[in-house]
Amino acid sequence: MEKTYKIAKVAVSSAVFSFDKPFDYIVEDESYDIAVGQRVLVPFGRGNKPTEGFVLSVSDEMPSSEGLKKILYLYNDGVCLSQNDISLALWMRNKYFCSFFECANAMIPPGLWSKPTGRFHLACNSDMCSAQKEESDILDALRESKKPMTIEQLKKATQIKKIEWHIKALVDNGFIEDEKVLAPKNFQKMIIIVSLISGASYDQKVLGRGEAREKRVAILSQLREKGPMPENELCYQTGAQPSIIRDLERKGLVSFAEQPSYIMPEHFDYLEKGQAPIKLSAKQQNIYNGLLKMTTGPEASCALLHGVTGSGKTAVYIELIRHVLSLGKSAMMLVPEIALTPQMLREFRMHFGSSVAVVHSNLPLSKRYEEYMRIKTGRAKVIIGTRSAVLSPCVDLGIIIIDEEHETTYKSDASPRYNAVDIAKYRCVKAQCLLLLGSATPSVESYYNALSGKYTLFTLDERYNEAPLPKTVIADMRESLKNGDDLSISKTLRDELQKNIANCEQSILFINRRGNAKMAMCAECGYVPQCENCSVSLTYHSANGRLMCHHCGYSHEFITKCPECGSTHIKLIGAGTQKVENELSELFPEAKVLRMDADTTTGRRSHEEILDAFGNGEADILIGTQMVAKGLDFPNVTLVGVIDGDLPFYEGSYISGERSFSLISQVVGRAGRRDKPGRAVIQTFSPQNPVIESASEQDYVSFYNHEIGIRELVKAPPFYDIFTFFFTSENEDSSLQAAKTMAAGLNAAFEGKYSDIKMPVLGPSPAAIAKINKKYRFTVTFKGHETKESRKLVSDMLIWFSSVPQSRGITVAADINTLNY
DNA sequence: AGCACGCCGACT
DNA sequence: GTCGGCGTGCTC
Repeated sequence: MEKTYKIAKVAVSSAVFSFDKPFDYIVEDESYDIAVGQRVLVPFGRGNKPTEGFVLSVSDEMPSSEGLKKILYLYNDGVCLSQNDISLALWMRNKYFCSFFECANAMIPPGLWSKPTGRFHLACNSDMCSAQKEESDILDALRESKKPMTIEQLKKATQIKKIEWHIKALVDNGFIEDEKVLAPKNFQKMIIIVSLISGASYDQKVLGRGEAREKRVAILSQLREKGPMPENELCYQTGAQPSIIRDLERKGLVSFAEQPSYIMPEHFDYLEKGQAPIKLSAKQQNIYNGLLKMTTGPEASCALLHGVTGSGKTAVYIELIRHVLSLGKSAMMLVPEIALTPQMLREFRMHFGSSVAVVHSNLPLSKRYEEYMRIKTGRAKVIIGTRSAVLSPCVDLGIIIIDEEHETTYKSDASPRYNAVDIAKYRCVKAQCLLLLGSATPSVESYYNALSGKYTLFTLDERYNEAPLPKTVIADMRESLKNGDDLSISKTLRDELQKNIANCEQSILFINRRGNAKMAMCAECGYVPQCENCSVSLTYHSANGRLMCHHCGYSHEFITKCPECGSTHIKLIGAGTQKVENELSELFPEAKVLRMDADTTTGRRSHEEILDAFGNGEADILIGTQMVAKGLDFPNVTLVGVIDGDLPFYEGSYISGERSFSLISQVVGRAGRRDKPGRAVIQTFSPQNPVIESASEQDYVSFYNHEIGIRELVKAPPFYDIFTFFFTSENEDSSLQAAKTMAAGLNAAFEGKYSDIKMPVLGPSPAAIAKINKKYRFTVTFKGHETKESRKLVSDMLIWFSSVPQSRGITVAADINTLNY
């Protein structure tokens, strides 16, 4: 009878977009339980390099397997893709111009792939080898080392050139073997579950006497009351040592069982649970009711909750999630950055106990694995996390909430270049559930969608505690300049600070990151030290006293002499926190000042410690960057100052007005919570700028009305999508030539097959940062509408480009509405 | 993207 | 005569 084979189609990690397709492999007998979505290791390419892959499909028995390779290894650790994950990854691949593997790999916890070590050892018949000198030299080297060796080690030991060829011959003849040992990483911690053995009879003697007796009784009654529980939890609850529990096991009163740690909830489950529902205000209740109707609809829907800071959006989120959980479904809640999570997490755990899972990239690998498993197995039903959490394998989704929806951190700037908001929409459509976007300063696109009826708009326009919005003054810095005043702190702000100090109230001064960066500059000739690898100025870090590059690891000791003109007059420039701090100490020598920026975090006190200290009233004034703008709530802060209201955020990008508005109005909103009215001072050189003006009044609608006109004028979202091709190479000219080739190709496509979506091609132009890590970066862009056809165009262009000679040695990527380049 | 194969120039 | 340079085409 003829032998038959199963064939698996595999998406491999080494494929790039232009040749990404399923590759066929033979499934060997020992892998016969292989399933779609599983992770495998396959030989790939001429060198048969062991390569990671995902199984896309498994065929029925096939009579022939001509020319196919065999699967090397099947990962059987429970981390795999579901059919839905595969569909999502295919959709992402199509939308974000990256390989299937890149998308799929972003859905599983990192660090789980392990490959053969690439080492060789002697086979049992190696003595029988009677080959040429080089090959016996290799065998001798292996005999001597007694351990498997890598190609590099063997090359060093034997000094043979072209050793790869000899090793291949030895492997082919079976005299040496490549080490097949895979060390599958196992993050699965096991915990001991203690159970009471029912009906176990014992006499009182077994319990002993004294303190030990109390502990034993406590253990047994705890188990009787709550059922089986983890050993560490039992110790925690009873104060007993593990040895006492082991002793009870020996005596046959309790039994032990092992379980993966993700199966049992952590102990906070026993501490915090069943927090009563939050009593919503009338306004909140109204919105909650409206949203509730949307969650129960048979169709997917999207709502935008526009609520000013402090209006109590979180309470609405929590109650919606409570409702979704009561239907037996799970909920997802995205936050813009990890720093925000601890406070919110505490609140969510109070309400939802151990069904909360946290997902973000700063967790230890073992923790990420554990949370993944808890989500995948349906044990965790409330998923809170940053961007990547939207790819979690949640079961039976009932709602996705995206808090601070306008934040740019939801867009990935590395492949896969996904936007968590897009993914959330996809998932909500599939699950037929509600997507809730929340923000105090919605993105222009979302608000446009809300006004045009695509989203349902809800507005929470007053603060929960009825605190009035701060009274804002715009300080015209041109006046100070005219008066020859070169201080960063204007007279207006000075006076307000004075008042606050006199009244023992606290103040926050906001400086944006760019203003915070301190560059070294020669006072004689204006020379500024640049990074060797990137086209950026080095910034001074007080923590180590060095000049550092933020894009690569490069750093240089502080220069004391200008390499251009030889002057020793080097000064630090930038209206940075340092400068403001110095000015403050001169103006208000008695005031205590705390500083929070990237510099101080490497020092002794963490962000949280600084914030706690400020919250405890340890300082009068807090100076900081963006970080101070986020989610802080200090009742005694009655004054906020924006030092440099001008410096544009995301300069040159269509998003810059939106970012400025968002940050300034957020900072202004920090002032005057609770019973004390607040004031805000915004310092600017362009007081008539509509963004500044609307931000100072925290008037989102007027900002929007102005900004939407600009977007239409400059052909930016939501009216047009911006398509960008990126080219990077170590060689500046070949990078530019590649970009030129693409621009020409695009023009040709617009003349031919794609003439009906013809648009002007812009570029090539150097990227905003023209060089990063010794690589020169160019872009080519065009504006259009993201449709099936335009995506096909981009895809066609990428595939075509990979075949032209100009693409050699060039890395090319494409993105739509990119935010950082 | 890697990586082996191949067809040319400077050397023991 | 060979080593090793990198251009070129393929990857189940």
